[in-house]
Amino acid sequence: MQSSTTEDYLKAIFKLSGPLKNGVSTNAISEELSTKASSVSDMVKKLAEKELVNYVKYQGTTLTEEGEKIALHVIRKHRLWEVFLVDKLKFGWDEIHEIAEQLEHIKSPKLIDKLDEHLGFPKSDPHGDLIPDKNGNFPELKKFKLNKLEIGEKAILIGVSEDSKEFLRYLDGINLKLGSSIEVVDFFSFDKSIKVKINNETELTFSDLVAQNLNVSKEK
Amino acid sequence: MQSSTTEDYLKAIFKLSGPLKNGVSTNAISEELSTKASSVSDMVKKLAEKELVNYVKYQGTTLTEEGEKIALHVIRKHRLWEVFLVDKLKFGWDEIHEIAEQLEHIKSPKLIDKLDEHLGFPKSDPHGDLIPDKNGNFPELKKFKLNKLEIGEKAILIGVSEDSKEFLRYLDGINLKLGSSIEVVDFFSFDKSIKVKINNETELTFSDLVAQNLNVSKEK
DNA sequence: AACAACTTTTAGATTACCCTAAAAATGGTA
DNA sequence: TACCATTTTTAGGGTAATCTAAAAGTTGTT
Repeated sequence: MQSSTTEDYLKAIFKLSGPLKNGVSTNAISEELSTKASSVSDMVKKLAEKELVNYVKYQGTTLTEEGEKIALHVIRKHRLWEVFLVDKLKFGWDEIHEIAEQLEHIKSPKLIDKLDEHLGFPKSDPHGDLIPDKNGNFPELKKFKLNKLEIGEKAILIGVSEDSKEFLRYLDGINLKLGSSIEVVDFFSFDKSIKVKINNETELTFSDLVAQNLNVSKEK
Repeated sequence: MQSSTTEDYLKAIFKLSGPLKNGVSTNAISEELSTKASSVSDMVKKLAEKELVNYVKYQGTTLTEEGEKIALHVIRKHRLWEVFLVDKLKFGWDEIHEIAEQLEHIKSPKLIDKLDEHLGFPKSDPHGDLIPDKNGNFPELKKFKLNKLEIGEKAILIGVSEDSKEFLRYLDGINLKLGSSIEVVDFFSFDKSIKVKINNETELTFSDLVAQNLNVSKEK
């Protein structure tokens, strides 16, 4: 059985390697986990011994099949607990991350299946991210960054890439929720900021950074 | 913030010191936690430095007020999670202990209050043990060991003292559940075994050891 | 191709917890 | 009261994960 630390490393590497499974640098991992690069060097060496990652000195780290399986399982647990916290315990979606960060390490396969059932087999978490199934497969769905849309296009908010408290509070402040509609009204190329209309009512302008972190879907 | 290990030690000491707050021996703790006495010696010394226990070499350990507060809080969390596992996730009461053992260490005061509310502010856990409130106080209730009843008396099962899987499976096997009625039919002083009638139907005989571990209440 | 800037690894410690083996204290009994 | 069995503590290590500081490797720029 893995330690929580091992699970955290695998999850971080999964997240950082992205859909193309790029090799991940030591520094990137250390930043993601708020540790020092030297600690990461040590640790990935140990993970490599356990055959959870492929590691070549100075050349980055990728997950092995086994490592990815574990990472996806941890992500599944994290996202199911987030659904529980919001749907059942009525937490705001800006408060759940740290708690799910702990709950995801609870060891009991039966627990997570029963939780899944109790929640009605949800497909996505409160941030709109898809929940891997038992075997580590994602259901598919075309997801765009808001800044990839054209002027005049309309979409629905299905999630965010950044989940700092700050950012989520900002979204709350402008009353932007999951399922809100967003129409691209104008685009200013000098700073890549983008003018939008929310729920057919409020017009406002997002910086490129904000637009990059809003995940939308063109179809409901 | 306490480590899980610290919380486990405080919980063990609380359990072992009993209602009279007796000093607890190093050996007793080591047995309860499945560690060696030498580890316990080390650890209680550290807990004493943090003023969570009173420890005098060779003379046993008791909880300080602060230590007891933490222990009661952990017990509260453990028991609330047990209610969740049985009521909401439909676990059998013989499978929940190990899972609750992990869940009790999740850190988030808000979580446990919301869970309490979600569960409808239960007074006792699935073993019939009372759940301390936020401030660490127990609601009161007269609870007896089954072997303290007289012939002819009738009572209701409200909990068990022993929660090994084995014991709980045995109870399942004879269809004895929380809330079942138990009538004392006869008592055999030569081995202290006790003949009972369960739910006004089945008659069977309990050894003294079993009877000692069944907690009953005379009133519903 | 050489160097500066950056990244990564190694070396050596630290912390929290656990262990075994041996020494010290306690307490019941002859 | 003196001894023996038992309990408890100390001494000396071990492991997993972390850190700082220094050495080694890589890369972009000229």
